[in-house]
Amino acid sequence: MPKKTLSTKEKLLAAATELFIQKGFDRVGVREIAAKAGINLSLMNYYFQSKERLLEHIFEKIIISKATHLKQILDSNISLEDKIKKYTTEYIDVLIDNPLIVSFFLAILHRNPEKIVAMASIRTLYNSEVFCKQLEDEMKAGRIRQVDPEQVFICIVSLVIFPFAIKDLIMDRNNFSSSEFNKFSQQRKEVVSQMVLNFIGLK
Amino acid sequence: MPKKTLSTKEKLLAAATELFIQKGFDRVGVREIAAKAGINLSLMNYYFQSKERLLEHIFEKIIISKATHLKQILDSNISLEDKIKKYTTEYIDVLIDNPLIVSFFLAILHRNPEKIVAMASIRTLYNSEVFCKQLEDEMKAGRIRQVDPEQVFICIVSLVIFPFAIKDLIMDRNNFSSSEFNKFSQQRKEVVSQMVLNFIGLK
DNA sequence: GTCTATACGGCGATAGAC
DNA sequence: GTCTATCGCCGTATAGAC
Repeated sequence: MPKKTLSTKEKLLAAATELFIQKGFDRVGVREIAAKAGINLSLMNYYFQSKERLLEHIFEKIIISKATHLKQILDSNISLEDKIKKYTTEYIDVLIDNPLIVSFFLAILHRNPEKIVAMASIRTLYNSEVFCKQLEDEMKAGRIRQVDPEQVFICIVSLVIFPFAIKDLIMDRNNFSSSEFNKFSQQRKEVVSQMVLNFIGLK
Repeated sequence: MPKKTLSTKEKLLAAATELFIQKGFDRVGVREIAAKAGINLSLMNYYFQSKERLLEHIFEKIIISKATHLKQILDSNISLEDKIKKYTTEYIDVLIDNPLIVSFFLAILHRNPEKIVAMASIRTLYNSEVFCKQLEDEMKAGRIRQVDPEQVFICIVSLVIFPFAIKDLIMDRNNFSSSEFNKFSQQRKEVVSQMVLNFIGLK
């Protein structure tokens, strides 16, 4: 039975999330968040201990909801080719729908690398053990080229994530509108999977 | 005839550059810079208008010196294969030697995306007209696969740059020391060029 | 437990004297 | 060009009302 009116905590989270998305972590102040949520400034420190913890809370919530699914693909029991295609495709979809994620991720990573490294949700997302083992098995069976699994994994996430980090640059260079950038991202699904599959010797 | 004693401005730049490299953009304060340079705080605002402008000044100086060389490779009159190999190799070398570049790039990108887009040095670095034209010529001549030149260029920079952005994550996952990460980056030279060359159908 | 009012210390930036 | 003094904002902490 959902409440009709948002609790103070919910209002706070909603306002902070929206502002962080709109302006980025550094460009929104705590007083601005409180004002938008229509609450007293101190309540931010009552419910969360600090602005940074508030951000982490929001970040983890978003990451966890998306990361779980992506991780399942990586750990699933499907062919390497299908896995790479599915992973890149759905990862790109996630980033198209949540432009906030990349900016958040890089901002926190830059400001406080130890924190990102320690975050459970990130460790989960970037744990590619099953995927690496699968690559090694395929190599032993001679079905793919000899490659460093870690390098391959880094290549995939680089190809998927980085274009979203430089979205503004890409849009400016090509005179893309937002929807044109999304189209460009859609086309990347094919580009990225092909590039990775070619490299390991599939297709 | 070089001066033996540094001018105030030079002391300021030297101190700021060093701190900036050591600690990253967000983690150095203006009072710390002034103290290290042995000058009064206000002189920072006298010579540069703000901390951000000071850091931009330093960033542009480093970027321009490196970007010019990378841009020359991209615009040079050598074979596509050699060009891709040389560009990725030397780009990775630049980032190994100047971790500051990626850190600053990401900091500004998050804080002020319009600024990155407006920076002349960045615009120069990311202008790939000659390279794109060369790709198109090779396609017309049937020597490489049909590909979107913009996609290829974005792939190259993603594969080269992003691993440096997530350096801490990579080091943590693999228990890399700093020198092991550099070795990993050295190996990426071959990985990245192979991956791109395979994709466009060379080699 | 929930909320208000207010204060603290640090930051980047600036006005104005010399 | 250089310095002192100070401003306004920020994130945070706390005393105390309901």
